[in-house]
Amino acid sequence: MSQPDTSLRARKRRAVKGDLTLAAIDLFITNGYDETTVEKIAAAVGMSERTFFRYFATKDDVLEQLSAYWRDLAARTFAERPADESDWVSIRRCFDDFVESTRRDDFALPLLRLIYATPQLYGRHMHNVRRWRQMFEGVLRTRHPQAPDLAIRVKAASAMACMECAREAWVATDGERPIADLIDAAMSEVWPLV
Amino acid sequence: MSQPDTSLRARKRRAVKGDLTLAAIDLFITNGYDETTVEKIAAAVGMSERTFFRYFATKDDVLEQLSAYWRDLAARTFAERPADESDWVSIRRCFDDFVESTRRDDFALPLLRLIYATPQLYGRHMHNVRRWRQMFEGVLRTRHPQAPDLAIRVKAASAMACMECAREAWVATDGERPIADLIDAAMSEVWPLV
DNA sequence: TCAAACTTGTCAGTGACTGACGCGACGAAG
DNA sequence: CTTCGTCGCGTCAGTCACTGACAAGTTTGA
Repeated sequence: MSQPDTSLRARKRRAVKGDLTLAAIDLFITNGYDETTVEKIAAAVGMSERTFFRYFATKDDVLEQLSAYWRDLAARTFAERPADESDWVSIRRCFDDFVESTRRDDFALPLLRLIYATPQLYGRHMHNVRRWRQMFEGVLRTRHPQAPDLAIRVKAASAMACMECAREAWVATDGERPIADLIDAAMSEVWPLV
Repeated sequence: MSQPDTSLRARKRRAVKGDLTLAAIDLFITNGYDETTVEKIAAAVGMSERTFFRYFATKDDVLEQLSAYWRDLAARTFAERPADESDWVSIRRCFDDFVESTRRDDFALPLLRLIYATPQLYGRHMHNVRRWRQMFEGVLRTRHPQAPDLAIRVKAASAMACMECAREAWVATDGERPIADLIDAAMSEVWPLV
């Protein structure tokens, strides 16, 4: 990620991983998670089941692929925010890339619906949320080297809690209100967005 | 739970479920989660593997047993709080039973440590946290019938986020500071506890 | 051009989980 | 006291997630 490998092998590997990710998500959404066997996912891209596990540690690891992409974008966004901006606003801006993707990718809503309805996927999702939180803890720490640990922890956790509230509300209302509004409203309940 | 069945069969069933729960947690802590097969758990109480799955839907479903117990206590506590008390304080008091248990049960710390180190258990744990959150949303709704949905959602989610921060900090510091202090400190970061 | 490094398929095996079947215990009705 | 129905349990067979080992083919770099 820091040193993008451009060798043929590395590019091919990324391409195959991307293909598997898209195929898996497509099958998850149309057929359900439990009904989608790893063998079917692999067959959808013309590979063997064994090969799938050479790209993903587990069946639900597919979600990590997407989450990591946006998380890296978010981390970069935070680093580029003005230093005198409030933490709360900086964090809010980190969610913009994800918000944008919900407008572009039409699988965002059905995928989230599936995640919230499938215990296994929900567990993996919260694992990813935790990694987002740890990412925020890291960048907040560099901005406030002297702040107490718990204060940083709570700020990052609250932000992710608001994000989750917005996402769940978005799914619960079938995406009627734009998710950006929901995030703003949720975060404003905790601290003002200024 | 609401209508405790006192028939011989029902009591026996609860006893067996409790035995399996304790045996499983004990094995999880001493040998690790992945290393503990369902067969071993069942053997520890002299039953067959098949029978385990007549009491629990999945291997990690064992955690639900504990979580549900404290969640029901918490719901009852909230209902008995004075109506003019602030939501934030009422919620804080709901955590007291769990806090008390961390002092009594010596498996609380190693179990939490294991949960945070085991992806599968963490996923199930967050599923339980979600049910706590939904429980709080329910009781907050009865206290504020007119409040906007998102406000209630955020309040419940923030409370659980603070609880999780406290728990993780407690584990990270090997239980040095009492968890009650950590919960107070975390919740005070968001809203004053008055 | 050749050897090391990497990728993939096949196969066998473990463990979580499910459905079907049969047996024995126990409470209720006669 | 017997008989009938229900329920809890064990056994067995089967699916699926996941892993290790081996063999064959491909890419890379000297």
